[in-house]
Amino acid sequence: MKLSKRTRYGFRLMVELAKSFEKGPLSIKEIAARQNISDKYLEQIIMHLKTVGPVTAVRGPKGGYLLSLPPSQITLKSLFDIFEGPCGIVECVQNPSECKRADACLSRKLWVTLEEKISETLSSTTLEDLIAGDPADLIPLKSGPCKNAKFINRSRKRVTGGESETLS
Amino acid sequence: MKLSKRTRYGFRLMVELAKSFEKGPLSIKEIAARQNISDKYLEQIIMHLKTVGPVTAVRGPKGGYLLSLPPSQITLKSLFDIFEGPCGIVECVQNPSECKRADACLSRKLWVTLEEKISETLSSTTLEDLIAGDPADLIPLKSGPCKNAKFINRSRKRVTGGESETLS
DNA sequence: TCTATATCCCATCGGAATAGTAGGAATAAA
DNA sequence: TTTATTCCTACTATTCCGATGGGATATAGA
Repeated sequence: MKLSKRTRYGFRLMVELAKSFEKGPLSIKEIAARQNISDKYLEQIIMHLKTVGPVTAVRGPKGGYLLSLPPSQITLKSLFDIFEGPCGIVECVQNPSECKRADACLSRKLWVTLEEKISETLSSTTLEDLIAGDPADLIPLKSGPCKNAKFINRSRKRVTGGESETLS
Repeated sequence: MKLSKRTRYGFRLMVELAKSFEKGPLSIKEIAARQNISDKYLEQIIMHLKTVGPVTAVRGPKGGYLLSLPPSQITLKSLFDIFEGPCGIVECVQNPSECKRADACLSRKLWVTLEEKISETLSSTTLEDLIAGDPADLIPLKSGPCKNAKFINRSRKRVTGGESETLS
C-alpha cells in the first residue's frame, strides 16, 4: 500500500499551481524545473488533470497550466481519487464473490475503518490548507534508513562464474 | 494505494488461526478450503509469517500452523508491516534527495498525517479485537460498481483487419 | 518399517502497472 | 514566420503480483 510516484508528483505539481494561482499560466518546463521532475512524465500527469477537470491549459508561447478553481475549493480527496482511483484501499469488496463467508468479513471491517480514516483526512483539507502551512515547520519522519524487505526473496542465485565442483 | 491480495489473504489467514487458537494446528489445505484461497499461494504467505515470527509450524501428518502468541498480543500493525512492509505509505522520504525544496515538503506533511492515522488504528487493535466482533454486523460498503479507471489509457488500438483506405 | 500426510523450498510464468522516453502535430504570441 | 508551448501517440525496460509445479524432508499412525 504505497503511494505511487505519480501521486506524489501530482500533489507537488498541484501545490505549485496553487502557489501561482491568479499569476498567469505556468509551463511544464517551469514546474518540472522547480520540482525537479522529468518534464515528459509530468506532462502525462498534468494532461490527465486537464482532461479530468481541476487544471486548465493555455496553448502557445507564454502558455501553460492553471487551476480551474481557487485552491480553497479543491479538496485533497478529489485529487487523491484522480491519482489513485476512487475505489479506496480495497477494490470493490462489497460484492460477495470472494467473501462468501462471514469470517472473511471480519478483516473487511478493518479495511473499512482504515478507509474512513483516510477519507476523512483528505476530504477535510483543501489545497489552500496545504500551501498555507509554514514551509519551515516540516514534520520530521522517523530517521534512519528503512529498507523495505521483499516479501519473498526472488533474487537470482549468484552464479559466480568459474566454480567447478566435480573436477579438481 | 491499494491493498494487495497478499495482505487481504494474510489477514484472513491470521483470523482463521486466531479462531482456532489452542485447538491444535491448522493445515494449509484446511485454511485454503475455509477461506477459498489457492493453497499454493497461501503457502508462500504463511511460510513468510513463520520465518518472521507470528506463526509456528508443526510438520508431518496432523501438522499445520498455529499462532506463536495469543491473539490478544498480536497487533494488526505488526501484521500489516509484515505484509506491506514497515516503511508506510511513502518510501523513506526522510532523506532529502528528491525533496530539496521546501515546496515539495508541503505535500509531504499530508503523507505524514495520513501515515499517522493509519498507524494509530492498526496499533490500537489486536487480532483478538478483530475476531471478537460479531460476524453479523458487517459494515456495508458503498454499493454499486466501482470501476477504477486507468490513469492513462494504453489500450491497444483495435486493428480491425481488412481496412483499405487508399483503394476503392 | 512402511505409508500417507504434512511442511519445506526451489523454480517458473503470464500479465499488469510503473516510471519513464521519443517524436512529431497543432496552436498561438511575438 | 519563427518560436514556445501544449497536445497526442507510441514505445520500452523493469518490477511486482498472483499464482503454479515439482520434489525433498519430516513424522504420526498402521
